[in-house]
Amino acid sequence: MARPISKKSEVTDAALALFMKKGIKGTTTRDIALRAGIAEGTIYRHFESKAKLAEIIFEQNIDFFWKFLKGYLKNVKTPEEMLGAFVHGYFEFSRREQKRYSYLSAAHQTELKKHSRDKMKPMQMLKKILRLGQKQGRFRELDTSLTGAMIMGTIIQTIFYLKTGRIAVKYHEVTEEVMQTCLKIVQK
Amino acid sequence: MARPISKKSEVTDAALALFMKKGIKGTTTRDIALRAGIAEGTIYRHFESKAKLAEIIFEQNIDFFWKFLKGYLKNVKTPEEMLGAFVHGYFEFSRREQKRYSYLSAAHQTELKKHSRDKMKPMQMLKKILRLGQKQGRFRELDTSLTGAMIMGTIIQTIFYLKTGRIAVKYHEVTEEVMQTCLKIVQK
Amino acid sequence: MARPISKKSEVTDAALALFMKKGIKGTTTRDIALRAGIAEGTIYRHFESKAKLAEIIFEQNIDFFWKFLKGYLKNVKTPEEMLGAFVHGYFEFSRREQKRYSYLSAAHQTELKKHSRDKMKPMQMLKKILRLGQKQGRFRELDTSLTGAMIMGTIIQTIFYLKTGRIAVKYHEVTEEVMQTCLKIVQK
Amino acid sequence: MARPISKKSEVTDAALALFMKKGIKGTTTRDIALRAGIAEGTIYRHFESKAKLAEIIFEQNIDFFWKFLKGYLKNVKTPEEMLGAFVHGYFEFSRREQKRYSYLSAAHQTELKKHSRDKMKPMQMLKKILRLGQKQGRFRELDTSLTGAMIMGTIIQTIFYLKTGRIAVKYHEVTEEVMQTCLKIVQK
DNA sequence: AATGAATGAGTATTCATTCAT
DNA sequence: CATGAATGAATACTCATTCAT
Repeated sequence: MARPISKKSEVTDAALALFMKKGIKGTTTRDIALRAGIAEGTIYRHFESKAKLAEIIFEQNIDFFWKFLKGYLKNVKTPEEMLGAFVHGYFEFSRREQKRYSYLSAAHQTELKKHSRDKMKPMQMLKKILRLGQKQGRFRELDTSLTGAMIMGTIIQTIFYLKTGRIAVKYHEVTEEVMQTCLKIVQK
Repeated sequence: MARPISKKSEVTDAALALFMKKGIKGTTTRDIALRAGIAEGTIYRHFESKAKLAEIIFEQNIDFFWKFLKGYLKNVKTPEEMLGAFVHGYFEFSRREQKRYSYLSAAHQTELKKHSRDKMKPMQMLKKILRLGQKQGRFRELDTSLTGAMIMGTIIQTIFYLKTGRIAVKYHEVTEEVMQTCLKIVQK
Repeated sequence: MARPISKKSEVTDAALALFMKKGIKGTTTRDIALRAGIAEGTIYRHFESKAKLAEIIFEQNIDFFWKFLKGYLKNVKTPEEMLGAFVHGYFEFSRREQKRYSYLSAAHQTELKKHSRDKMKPMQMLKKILRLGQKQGRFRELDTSLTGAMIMGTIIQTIFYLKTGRIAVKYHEVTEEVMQTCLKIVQK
Repeated sequence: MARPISKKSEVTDAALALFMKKGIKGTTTRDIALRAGIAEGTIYRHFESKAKLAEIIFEQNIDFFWKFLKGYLKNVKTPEEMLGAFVHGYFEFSRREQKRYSYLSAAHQTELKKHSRDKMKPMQMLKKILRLGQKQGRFRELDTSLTGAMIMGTIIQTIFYLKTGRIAVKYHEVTEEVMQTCLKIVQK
């Protein structure tokens, strides 16, 4: 591995950790510099502003998430299995990468400019699955954005309630139940 | 009734409008005073802090929302009809009271202290409907928090995508579709 | 007792209690009004400003202190006895009227305008005693302001250290010791 | 030595001058910045709060005072001479470093947190002298805190009256008189 | 006399960004 | 590339005083 020639990655590493923990607005450039072991001014050598830095980190994480999900879809064939794997992967990500997940969902909801949100790759992946299912005649013909929204909502909100401790059902049963629900949504 | 002798309502009106547009953190006390046509100090005669003001406005609006929803549930009998009316009311509120709705959902997700969130009356109303349906043997026996979360997610996320213009389906068809989905979620 | 025709005394009572506890700068007009059970504006019916109010209260308390001290001087004859009674009275006042004492000393040192300080009656009483002792040929001939300052300093500082718990000697022994010291200061 | 690269000393210089003149509470951060010719924010690069700044300045000055006093004790041997030098040094400091002195005494009495007050080095120096005198059998056996308090009171109060122009005796005679008094306090 | 809502100048503190070294 | 001291506008909040009722 090459020696770090610049301190760019120190900045993103520190910023990610802090954005995850305290949110974007809650993190100061001073925090970032301190954690990265660099001077505040150095941040501006590599990123034009804190907002831009947050955006870039968001995109890196979406990418990470996307690859994580893709791993779950590798060994499945039918659209139904794919949808199941999508749900499973989503839940697993929220559990195993808690900080990344909470950063992504918080950033997605409020902290980033609109144009970043549209890069939300998992939604695109979901739509692809839906279109495939429709093409194979196994899923209902319905606007994929609408179906996708309903599925995403079901997943995300359940995770939110799960995380805030308001659901008294075992994790695996919840996942199973959400999968069934998502299948019902798409099936004829 | 005499003319309002205090400027309390000027404060809440201005604050509501601004919180809706720019979020709570994004709104300054100076903004509020300017818009209300009063001095900054006057805010503090009526509310002990900006956070408290936001909380009070949140509760007022939740209340408003709740009454709005109740209106939709008046003339229905069966749990299935009630669930349909709930979905319908939710969508109508999001359409007719756009700013209130976006304030409520933003505040709910991120900006308010936890204890305020739990006052989210619509979720309680939904759970009531679910329990009634279960009691009458018409809905599946499943943890109401889990079912509630899935239903809320379906509704909220669809509205979110609808509002951001990403669903190319007519409003009425969307509503109808979400209703059907919610019924599927609860039915045996 | 006559009905209170105005709320002037409510104001002074409340203000005294608060100034004692939190100092003048630390007490707000709102505090005073709240405690007095009146409106903030009412204070300004009776006193032209908070500073003036503090000054008036200071004078009332000096007067109270002065009468307290006079009580101790009633039954003594010789200048030596008078000086002893003065010291004794001072210590007793600081112990029995703790809040008044701390208000008077704090106000005297820093919070009041110069011209108020000169009304410090106990110093005048002390000088009278010193002049009497000189006249009777029992005390040294020395500027009474200087002797007075030294005596007052001995008393006040000892009380200060006593109050802050830094003297590990019994109260009565301290008093006795200070009396002896004061006598040494004036004796030939 | 290189020119000062930071504005830290500008801040302390300005703050000291202002605290002396108007007290700590009476001095605003704006005043300090204005006088130092810097931005308000700059204060906070060097000091975490105004209170901390005041504390640090207090300690610097106590230190300065302490070294000043030590200079007076250099060439004396007996405890009596040391006590005399202590009094002399105290008076000289109050005369030659008027602003420092008034800041120290004001801060000591009321404006600083308790734990800062205990760093009052001169009192410790005085107690040392007293203990030495007792050890050599030349001073009375009496609690050094009590004796110290009486001596300090005698000195401080006399200076206070001297400064406010209420003593019509020449400076040197006052010093001499206070020295004699302090000796009387400690002698058997 | 009494009220109390309104004022507005003032407070300490924060923080993203700049720039001379 | 890197630094970090300096900036200055912005922040939420305070409070003695005024004045219409």
